[in-house]
Amino acid sequence: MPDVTRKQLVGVLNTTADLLDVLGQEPFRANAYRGAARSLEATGTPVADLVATGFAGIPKVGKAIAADLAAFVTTGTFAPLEEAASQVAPGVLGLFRVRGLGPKKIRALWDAGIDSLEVLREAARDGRVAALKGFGAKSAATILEAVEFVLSTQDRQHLSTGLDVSDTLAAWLDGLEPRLAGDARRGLETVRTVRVTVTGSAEDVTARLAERVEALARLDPKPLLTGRVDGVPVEIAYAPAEARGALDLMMGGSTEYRASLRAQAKAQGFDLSGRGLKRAGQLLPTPAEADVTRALGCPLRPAEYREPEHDAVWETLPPPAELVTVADLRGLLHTHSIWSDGAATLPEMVETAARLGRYLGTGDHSRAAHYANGMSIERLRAYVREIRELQRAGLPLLAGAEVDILEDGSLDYPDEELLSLDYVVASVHSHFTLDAGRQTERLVRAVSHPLVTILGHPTGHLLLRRPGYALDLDAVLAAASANGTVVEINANPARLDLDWRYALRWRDRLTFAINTDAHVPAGLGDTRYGVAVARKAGLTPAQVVNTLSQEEFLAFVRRQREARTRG
DNA sequence: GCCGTTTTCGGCCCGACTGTTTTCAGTCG
Repeated sequence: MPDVTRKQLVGVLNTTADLLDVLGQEPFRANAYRGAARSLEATGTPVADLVATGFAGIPKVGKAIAADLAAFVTTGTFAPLEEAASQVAPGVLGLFRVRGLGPKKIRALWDAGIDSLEVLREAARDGRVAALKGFGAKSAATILEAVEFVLSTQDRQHLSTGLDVSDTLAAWLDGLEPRLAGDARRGLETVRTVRVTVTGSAEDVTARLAERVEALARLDPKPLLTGRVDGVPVEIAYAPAEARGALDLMMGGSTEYRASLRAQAKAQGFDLSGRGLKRAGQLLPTPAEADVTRALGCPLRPAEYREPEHDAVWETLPPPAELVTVADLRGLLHTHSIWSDGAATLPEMVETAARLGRYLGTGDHSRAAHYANGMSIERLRAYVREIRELQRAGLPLLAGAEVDILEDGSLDYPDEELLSLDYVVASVHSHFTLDAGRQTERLVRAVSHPLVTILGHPTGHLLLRRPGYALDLDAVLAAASANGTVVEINANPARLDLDWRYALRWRDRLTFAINTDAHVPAGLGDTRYGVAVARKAGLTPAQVVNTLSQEEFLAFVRRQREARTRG
């Protein structure tokens, strides 16, 4: 099996753990697989090197797991997973995606014959779930809501997965000028089908992909091949060089934007499709996207601005060349280390950031976050002391913390402790189920706190898994605006929170921070996804606080605090 | 299954919350 990624190793380990949990025979063995997965997530070592060294030095990967993983890399089969999977109905694994369901509940459902998401939805509706021992009417209602959410997002992937698969395809299609298309090109937070366009013929594509893409099939007469890569649906569209612009435009818009372009073309006597731009059956040369729009006499919308939400505003937004890029970011704020629930030491995290040419802003958890090894006041002081020592040694590093917003909107550390930090990220990690009124009040109070620099992951949503907490987000953003509080665009591909739609609406009234929330050194590379959100919102470097140098950012925090004490 | 010894066996993160119970199990972060 060629090109096994670390992500796939992590995937089979976690799936094995889930299955063992449902089987319920060896809970600690399940935890062992999960621990091994965590270690592999944290390492930066390439898979080939891991196999070559027998996974030496990777914590929690012992002899047995190392041997099974090595076999997986060569054969594509992970023996413990196969064995566990043979004992469980195939749809049961999907139930793990439903919030509120863990191994025990899933086991109970499965024993009752509820063994897939679709069956669960029916059973939650018709009262079968509520009648089960350990469940009730309230559980059934919660489960129904959660399972409907999961089913509604079932055919989508995170942007990170979409970009990974796109990159893989593009590498395989080398020589045919492969270009990113579809949702991933536009930087949408989730991606349905991974799309790539090329210059060439169906035969050119088939020659390169036949051995690599599962279920590769031509979709004649459309200039399109479909298939799957790592289980993700893909489409490869091809055109000769003279029609490539029309193809890129048709494959790179939202449904609505494509439809509007085709309607415009039709109104002017053209026929626009992936096959090219035609008039009276005659193909007009359109080697680039702009050739199409020029012929139609309309401006070319940048890919970032092709959603319906941009219709009314896109012409007032900055051109793509002025939008923030990954290269503009000079600091990586809101990161975690072994002081709380991160996997690496502060020096290791700083070193990785420095290798990326950036300073590191720490953001370990506060005391209320027990589950995440949150820091007591004593440990917070020791943490700040270590950071000050590292700073004296010349490391590019700032002292921050991710401080819990408590139920009443107050912060988890007293002001005198917050003042010992260079900056403060305030986030919600508990009491997700307050009613919208109380939740809004809570967050308004938090962003109005004189020592809060940044509001972390404002809605708490997890893409494809759970919606954010009930909240009047506009009211919270208004309070952030009034208090000069920075709003985070959390770049973790499972979060991408603040949503770009809100960032777009509030772009002129807020300052943003594109933060990785990295828990491992490799996570510091997630900026790419947050930048995609920022670009869809039309943000320039001047609107993103971590494009500032370390000194400039400290000055920003000082000004922010001074302005509040004056006000 | 892994780890670290009290060196080959016993322990493996835990407090808050929720909905179900009738005193607590299961899930989450």
